[in-house]
Amino acid sequence: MRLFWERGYEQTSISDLTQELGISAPSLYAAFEDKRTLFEEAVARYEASPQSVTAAGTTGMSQREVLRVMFDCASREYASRAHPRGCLVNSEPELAGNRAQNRAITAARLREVADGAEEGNDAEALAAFAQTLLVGLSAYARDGADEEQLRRVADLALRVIPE
Amino acid sequence: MRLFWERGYEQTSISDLTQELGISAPSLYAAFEDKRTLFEEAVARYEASPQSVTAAGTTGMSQREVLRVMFDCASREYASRAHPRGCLVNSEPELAGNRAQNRAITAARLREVADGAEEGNDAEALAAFAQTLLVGLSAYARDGADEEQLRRVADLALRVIPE
DNA sequence: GCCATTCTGTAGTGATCGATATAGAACGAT
DNA sequence: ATCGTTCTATATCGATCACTACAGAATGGC
Repeated sequence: MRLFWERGYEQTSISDLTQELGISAPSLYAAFEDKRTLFEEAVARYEASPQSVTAAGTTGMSQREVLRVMFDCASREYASRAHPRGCLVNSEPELAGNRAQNRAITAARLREVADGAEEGNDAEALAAFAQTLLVGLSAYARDGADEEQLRRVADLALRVIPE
Repeated sequence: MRLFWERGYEQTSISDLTQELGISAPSLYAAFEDKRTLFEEAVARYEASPQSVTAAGTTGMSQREVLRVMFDCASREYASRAHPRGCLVNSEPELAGNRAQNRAITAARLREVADGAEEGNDAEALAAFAQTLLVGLSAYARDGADEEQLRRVADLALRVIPE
């Protein structure tokens, strides 16, 4: 997971993986069907990890607070030196499906919120904006931006929901 | 340029290039030093093309109008079917330097504007936000989003400068 | 102790990568 | 017509890619 996260699917070779894991290629192929399957399992593991930025655990919050929590989490995690920079899912070109799903989840979350309150913002559009910004933040972090720099962008982005 | 734009540097092979150009490998190497140099020339050509989104030609505009012009241009160009989706510079991981330069140019442009008017927004932060959004929009377009979808995100993003 | 099973690493598969040595074709000048 | 230059393509380089056949080591049951 860490190697795919760091270098992406195409730039991570079987040789890289076996060397890092300290095993030989046949052992790796005994445990995983092929490179693609291994990658998919790594992505699944990533998405289940706390490093993954989601709208989870935002019950009872306003739309603005949901975005704030997500952007906060992204600013902290994407620049963290405890693991590779940025987001695995938001960096890998082939994971468009995962990104679409995340967008849908965020939209559902924002729609829920709007139901109980005064609302005013199109949940789909807001989710698309949030997802777009997360992808941008992920790339910014990979370019070397630190948590402070990410947070400045996130703070500005929060202005799309006034108050 | 088109192939690098479409697939990125690593995913574009010399074989892809010679096949597309209808020439042989030695002919290509006679014209360009190596793959890396050819790529750099392609990037330079891209950055000089009208498809490249910049703050150029925005004299006399307010900060908000500068962003609006850039986001408008991105929404139109990134989803255009006349060429590959997204932005070459904002898609290629190794072009962080170019992105930093674009950010600096935008910041300078926004600072200029603020000088002559009431201002109120940190030009650096605003430029970082704009650049982050452009990278996100580029990825969104590559994921299949059409001009309309990009424009919805761009319209929302413009709210960071009220009025 | 002995055999069968399971695991491991060595070595190598064909394919493709970026890059090139070399030989022949095309062309202009004399 | 002949030569010298310039261009082209064929064929190949060593390296690396994802992947695997196979042989030997380790392990557990009897």
